[in-house]
Amino acid sequence: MTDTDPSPREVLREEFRIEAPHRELLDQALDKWSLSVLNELCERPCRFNDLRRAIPAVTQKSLTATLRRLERNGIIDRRIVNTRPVAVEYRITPLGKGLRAPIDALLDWANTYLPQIERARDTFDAG
Amino acid sequence: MTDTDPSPREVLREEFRIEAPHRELLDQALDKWSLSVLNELCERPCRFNDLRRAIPAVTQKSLTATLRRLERNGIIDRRIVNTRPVAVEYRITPLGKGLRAPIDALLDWANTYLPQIERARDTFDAG
DNA sequence: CGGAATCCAATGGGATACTG
DNA sequence: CAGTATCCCATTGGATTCCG
Repeated sequence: MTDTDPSPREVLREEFRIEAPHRELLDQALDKWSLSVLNELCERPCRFNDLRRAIPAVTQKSLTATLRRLERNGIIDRRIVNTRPVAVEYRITPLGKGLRAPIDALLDWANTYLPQIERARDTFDAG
Repeated sequence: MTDTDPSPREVLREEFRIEAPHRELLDQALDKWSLSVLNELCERPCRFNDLRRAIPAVTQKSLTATLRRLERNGIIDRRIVNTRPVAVEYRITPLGKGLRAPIDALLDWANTYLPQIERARDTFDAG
């Protein structure tokens, strides 16, 4: 794992640094509720109220916005099931599944270092 | 709590539920400008105006806020160099370096699938 | 059930001006 | 150089109500 190897990311950084479209995409894929939604949908398809129950802190409005955004980016799929009353099922797409590994790496990092970070905060706030 | 044996899926869901402290930490570590800042500081230590030049779109106010937040979490380090006029150098900490791999994985994902995602957006916006 | 519409408060963030 | 301080506007997001 050397830094001398010109990975695609190196090229990306030199040419664009983090370019606006990439930043915008990550903003939408990683925003406040997206991680929780993706986490649920990686487990199983969910209906709207399944997600509300799984993520109690989210409001209906924010959840709707999050789902629309993820759907628009092709990260999740929305399908209407013709039962009565109508059911709507959300599921992760293959494209969205590719996000799982990076997201899990982030969650692992957060989980591992949270205690250390909380100590850093205490130190900072004291000084 | 459950009448039946918890399925592996349910256990998994409990494990991976994103809790508030983790979500807050990721909010702070991955917010609008943090990725760009970390990207720069992974390359080399930077002074305040180095970062402004490297990230032209950021305002001074937002950059200051981003740097304070990262410093408070122990992800970057701020040191005052006693020259005249005073210089301030920011650098990544060992803790912050641990974020590089997950972030790079995200950037690689964004870089790889951005074209596909833009097509998904066009399709969504057309329909 | 799965939203849309509306109102409103809080926040974020840009622009500008000033400072040790 | 490395910020602070202020003003102000746009967006975010919570709460509520209504609908097919």
